[in-house]
Amino acid sequence: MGNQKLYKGSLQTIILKLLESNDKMYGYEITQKVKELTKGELNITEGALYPALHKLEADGLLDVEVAKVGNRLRKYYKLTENGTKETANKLLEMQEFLKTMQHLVNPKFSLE
Amino acid sequence: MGNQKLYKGSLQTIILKLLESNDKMYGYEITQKVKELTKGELNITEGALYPALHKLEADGLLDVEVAKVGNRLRKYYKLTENGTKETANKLLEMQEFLKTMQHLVNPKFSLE
DNA sequence: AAATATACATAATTTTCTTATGCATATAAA
DNA sequence: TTTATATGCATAAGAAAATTATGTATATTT
Repeated sequence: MGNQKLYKGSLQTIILKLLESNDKMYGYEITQKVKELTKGELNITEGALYPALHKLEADGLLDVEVAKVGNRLRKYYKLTENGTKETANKLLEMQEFLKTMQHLVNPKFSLE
Repeated sequence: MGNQKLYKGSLQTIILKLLESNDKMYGYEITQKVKELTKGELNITEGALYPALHKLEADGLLDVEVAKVGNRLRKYYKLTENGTKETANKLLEMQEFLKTMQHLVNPKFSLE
């Protein structure tokens, strides 16, 4: 997890991508899914996740739906129509970025 | 340049990689080289670059050598021995990170 | 002559995290 | 059975790392 700080700026995109694939998720579920998918490489902290979810909701990209499971509450988030569009944009941006960085740091290239 | 904010956290690694490939560079040169290598995708701002160079120097990863060219000064930076080691580490971390993110956002995978 | 490029630097602000803390219920382990 | 861990939300204080705005000065191009 030494590269934890590299993911700065990509949290929103990660959340949106997960919701695009899963339709409907709650916060805790997202943290676990990311941990699982990245084999522990990325750990979304709650202090980052919840404010991010609130912001995405405030920006109109996510809708919330509160559910009660047993005696505990869950907040299910899903993409709005606008959120779906933005997700596509952000995923394209992310792939551009990854390609660019890949090129920059690829050991095959010496950057003269 | 919509993805400009995604590169947060990777500036140090970019600088180190460039210096690994080029032995010796000055600040302005680095900004131009990055712009060129990324076809304008990444623009290192001075407000980010110079503090970063100073920090890398303070941390013992870079050595400085001031040169006077015409009537203007340049500060040439190069990797120290320790800097070379750290560069290798950071490049590995970066590649791990890129692989992880690639996997997370790759459109071929639906993340159930 | 004026605009742009080269070359450094720092301060104020913003963005985006981490770390710490708090509350509460459910389940597993000792 | 009580204690630790897991589930589930949230926010506040602080740190890290950028952006934006300035400032200074020389060199080159228009």
